[in-house]
Amino acid sequence: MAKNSVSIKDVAAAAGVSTATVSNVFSGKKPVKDELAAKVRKTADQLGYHMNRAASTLRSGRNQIVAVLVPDLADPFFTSVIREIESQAKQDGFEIIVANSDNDTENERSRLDALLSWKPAGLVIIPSTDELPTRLYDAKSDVALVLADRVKDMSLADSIKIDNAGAGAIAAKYLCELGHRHILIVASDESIDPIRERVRGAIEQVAAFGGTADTVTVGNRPEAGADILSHWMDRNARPTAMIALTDMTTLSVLTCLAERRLDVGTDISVVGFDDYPWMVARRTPITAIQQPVSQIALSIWQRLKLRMDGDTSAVSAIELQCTLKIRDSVKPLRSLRDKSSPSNSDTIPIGSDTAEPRRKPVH
Amino acid sequence: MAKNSVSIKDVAAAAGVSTATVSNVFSGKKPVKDELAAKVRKTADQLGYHMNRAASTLRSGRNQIVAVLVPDLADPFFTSVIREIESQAKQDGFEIIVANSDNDTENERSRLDALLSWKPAGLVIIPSTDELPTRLYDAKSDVALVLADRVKDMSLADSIKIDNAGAGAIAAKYLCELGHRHILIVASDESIDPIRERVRGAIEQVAAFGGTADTVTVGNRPEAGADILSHWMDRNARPTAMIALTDMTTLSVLTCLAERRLDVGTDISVVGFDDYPWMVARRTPITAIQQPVSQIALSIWQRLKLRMDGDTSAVSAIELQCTLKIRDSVKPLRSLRDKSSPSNSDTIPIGSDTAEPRRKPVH
DNA sequence: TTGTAAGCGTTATCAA
DNA sequence: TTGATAACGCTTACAA
Repeated sequence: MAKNSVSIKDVAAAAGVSTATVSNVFSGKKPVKDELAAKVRKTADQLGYHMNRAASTLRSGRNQIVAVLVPDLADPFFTSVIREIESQAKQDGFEIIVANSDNDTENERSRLDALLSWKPAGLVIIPSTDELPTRLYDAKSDVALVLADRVKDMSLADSIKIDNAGAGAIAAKYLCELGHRHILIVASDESIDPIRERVRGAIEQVAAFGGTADTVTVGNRPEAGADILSHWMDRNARPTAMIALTDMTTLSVLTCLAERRLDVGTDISVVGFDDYPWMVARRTPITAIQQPVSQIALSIWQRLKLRMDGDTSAVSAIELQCTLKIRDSVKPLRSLRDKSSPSNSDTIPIGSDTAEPRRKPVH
Repeated sequence: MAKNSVSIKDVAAAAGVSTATVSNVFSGKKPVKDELAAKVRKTADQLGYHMNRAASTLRSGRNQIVAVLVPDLADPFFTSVIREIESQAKQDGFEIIVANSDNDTENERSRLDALLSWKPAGLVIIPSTDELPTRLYDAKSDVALVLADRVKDMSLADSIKIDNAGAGAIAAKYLCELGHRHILIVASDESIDPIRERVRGAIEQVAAFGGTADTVTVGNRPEAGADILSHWMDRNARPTAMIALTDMTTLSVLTCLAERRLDVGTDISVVGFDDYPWMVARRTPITAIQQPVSQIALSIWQRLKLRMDGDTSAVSAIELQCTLKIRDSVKPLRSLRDKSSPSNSDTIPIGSDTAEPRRKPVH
């Protein structure tokens, strides 16, 4: 039905004005007399005119588009960040285009290339690993760039991240203050700097209390993670508490514990990561380290906007603090059903290795 | 550092060929002799050439971009569909741009306008309500269009949806066969046709077994939904089973039950919707109606691709079947801790209204 | 305040 | 198989 495409020319002709005037009416860059503007708008409406952004972009060299590249679209943390960015962007008249690197460097490189060919005004990248594609360094001069979350080298571009060590520490401190001294730290992938930092923060805090912290790395897939964790538990004495350092590892922990019929809060204390409805949709709601998601997205957008508006000040690195949302999955040590005497082997037999010589009973 | 932008012209000059040849090398539309092509590619690489898609789009009138509009980026069902579409699209050299209508018709209209101005080759819409923006009807002739999930009017464009009535029925049947006759159906929003269908499918099935099914509508926010549901439970006798017809309502149900200290599988049977790791990360993994997400995404993409390739055959409506993933949250009626005698008021007192006159005790 | 006209980087149409 | 050249629809000097 609709004519294949109504151009600015058609509108100009129909309204009896020049194309420049039509352009100015819509862009608002040059003033146009009110009645003329009204007339233009009206005829544009009648003709069903819609701007061709390709042409606009080509001519002006700029684009109301912001590209976002994340490591995993299945991870609700990233999608919640996207969601918030999208809502900010909308308010400022930007469109966002999303791509998924699937936690793969090669993928990341190719997706980035594709994204960049749109000549977006801005680029938000949550890197999949510590190293960034070299292509980024070339592109840097053309695009406003903000790095988020998994940032190691903070010198390339503005970055927004959380205080990862602090995030780990806050959970560990809370547990230690409640008497826990034997804590298992469950990480997703220690090749990622922020995760290493979270682990470090937690371990240091536990050490400061004179406790011991072990670490298990379980990846990003809850089912697989639960197996790995379970395997670890088969051959180690049960800790009194676990800290999951990622939303996905929280699910690994919970799945593992459920499989082993260990009751969260009763048999073992758990601190999770992030904030999702499923953490509350259970008998014992999960105490968790919460990232300030909205604030992260907001900071990303503000920085990006600044750069897109031409700000050329020195690169900034914003670090946001996490908080601990206390719910019900952590209990003071004394109240645990099983006080976790060092030699306790639970319902699961300890492996053939010697019985944990590394633990110094502090409590 | 990087030159502001290397164009096809620069490459042509440096390689000693015409711009047309360079274009053909990259587009592959016209044959180019191998050595020439190699030379062009090499110099392009050296110069750091990357195609300007705006120019390409403008000239060719077509765009390797597919826009996806979903009702809620916070809902993992939609993001998982996006994720799968994205991975399909990538393989075929398409970029995906995502927008979020936030379950709001007005929003949907404006996001659609914005999306359309990119002149995407294809458009995937998961409508937020039963009615589609009129703009869509204008655009229809320009863009390959596929509607998914929440589709009522199947005549406008190709559509992919699940057999919603069947989805409701499969869960109800399973429960009834295990002896349940007093079932609560928890829906998100009955103004959405597919949800109505699911409800209908479930109710009819329960009726066929001579049972009674009540329905509660709890919206999309788990916390709010839990409250609404709890309020309902305050003034009605406890059903022996619940069916949640949405991923989010599953969380509402679980949250409500947890708050009321009702044990899933022991005090009450539950059938959830969709398939997410948190359904398994609990002592009693949730039996759930599963949508064939990958298949949905695949069908969407295949249809879209066909249309983008110029297929003009009649509009098709694909309906996919759900399956029931049996886990542990449903128990045969006899094994329930409390057989749910009609007058049972649980730990929560019944409201001041008369005690449910509408229930006919069947079992 | 409005109009004229020259490109933006590609692709498509010709001709060679 | 390759090259010259004219669009594509818009923005933006510059002129009026």
